[in-house]
Amino acid sequence: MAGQNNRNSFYKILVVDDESAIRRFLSTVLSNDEFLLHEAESGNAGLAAAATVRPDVILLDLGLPDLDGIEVIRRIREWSQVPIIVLSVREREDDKVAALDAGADDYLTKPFGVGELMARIRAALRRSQQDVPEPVFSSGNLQVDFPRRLVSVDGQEVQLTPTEYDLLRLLVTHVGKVMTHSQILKQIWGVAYLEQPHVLRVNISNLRRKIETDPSRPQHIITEPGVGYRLKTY
Amino acid sequence: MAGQNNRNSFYKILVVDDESAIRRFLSTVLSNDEFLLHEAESGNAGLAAAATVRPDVILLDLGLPDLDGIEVIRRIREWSQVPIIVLSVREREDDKVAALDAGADDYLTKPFGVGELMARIRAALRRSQQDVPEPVFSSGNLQVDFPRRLVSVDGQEVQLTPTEYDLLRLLVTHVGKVMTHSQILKQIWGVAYLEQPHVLRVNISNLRRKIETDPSRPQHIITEPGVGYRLKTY
DNA sequence: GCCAGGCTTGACACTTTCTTGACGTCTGTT
DNA sequence: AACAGACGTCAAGAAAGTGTCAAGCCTGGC
Repeated sequence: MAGQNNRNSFYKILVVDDESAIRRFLSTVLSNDEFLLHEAESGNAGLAAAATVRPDVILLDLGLPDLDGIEVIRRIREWSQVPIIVLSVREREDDKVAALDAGADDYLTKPFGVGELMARIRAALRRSQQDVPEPVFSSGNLQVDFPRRLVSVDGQEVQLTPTEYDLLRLLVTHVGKVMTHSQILKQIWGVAYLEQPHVLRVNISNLRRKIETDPSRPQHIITEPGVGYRLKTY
Repeated sequence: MAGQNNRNSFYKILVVDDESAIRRFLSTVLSNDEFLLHEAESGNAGLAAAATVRPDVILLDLGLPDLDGIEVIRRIREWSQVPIIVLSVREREDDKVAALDAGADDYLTKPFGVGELMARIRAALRRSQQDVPEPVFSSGNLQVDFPRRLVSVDGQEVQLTPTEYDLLRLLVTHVGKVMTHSQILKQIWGVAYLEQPHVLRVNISNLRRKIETDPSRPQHIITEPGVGYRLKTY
């Protein structure tokens, strides 16, 4: 449960600290198959990286050479709600209050335990991952709701088999582009089926029967003769 | 900006601590025109208060007479995302990690500065200005009361085993979405059971017998063949 | 140590999905 | 107009997935 990554990808962590020793230390303890580290060694570099990298968490040192850390927090908060965890040697209460009120999410005083840092990172990620908008594909009368794995035509829910859904998802994720027969066969049935283009035709047919208003005149899944199929947008 | 209350009303803070001295201290420092304090002096009283009071923040001591604080966090997290700030004398890193991973948002070691506590409360409130979900789920003739762990069908209380309740809760918390077999197995039985999809089927069957009017025609727990299960809304 | 409830496991019947082959249709070319 | 090649449809058997029952095991409470 703890620290589990449901996203099929790395969480990006941005470390903003001018001491390379700290950056190297964090790099060793945090670089694993869950986190991907980016580094910045000044406030301005950090601000730039926050915008370009779009990290999931920012670890920020307050004592930076160019900008004050508090200022960095404020500037980021002008446009982003990304969790900011302050790592600082300053242990005065005023510093903590100032950083937290400027928009920081958490404040750790150096030296800190690695386990605690990682637990606080996980806590911050858990909170911020709660409300991610759901990507729903829509084209004409066809709707594909990926998180719900729901396909509907004219608002009516349609029941797809696993293979049909995979096939539709493949076309949707490459909407507009032609997917060749071999690309589709490889992705869905595996290389062993490259010589069996028949299964593809059968499944396209079944899929069309379910999502096309008139399967003999496909609106969505267009045949590109001799090449493959293409999902048309509306 | 800092500490400003945009809601035309008090923020409700629930203090769960068995030492009346601490409660009185927090009451003095936090009771002002911004916060309204509620108090509970045991874990069970805290759980009950969390459900009835619906606080905006919970300040939780780990050393409670009846339940372990970690368990209190877990039980609250079963149905609520309310920010939980742990106040504890335990300063071992393991305690912090356990509390944070159980679902706590922050962890302060006693003694702490009042200013820091208030800043961390403000930070937690700032983040959680989202609407709190109802602690009771209702769909058709099915009702799940999370704080009380009570399930009823047609107003009639239904007795579920712990596993069945966990399973139902998982589906309810992801209502509408398809939970794949592996997601469910991982969450409830652990990764070791990924190759044992049979236990899942048996439990789904048992659960259906208890909550479905006609278990052979499920209204709530829908099978998505080859993929998983999904709780339908009405 | 016994009992009750809950969990796991296996057997088996049932349902859905996948694969395969036969055949029909379309399109562009000669 | 006939043909070739590619594409689409249908249906039946095979395979995979799913639901149910019940026996045995484990565990915690008494």
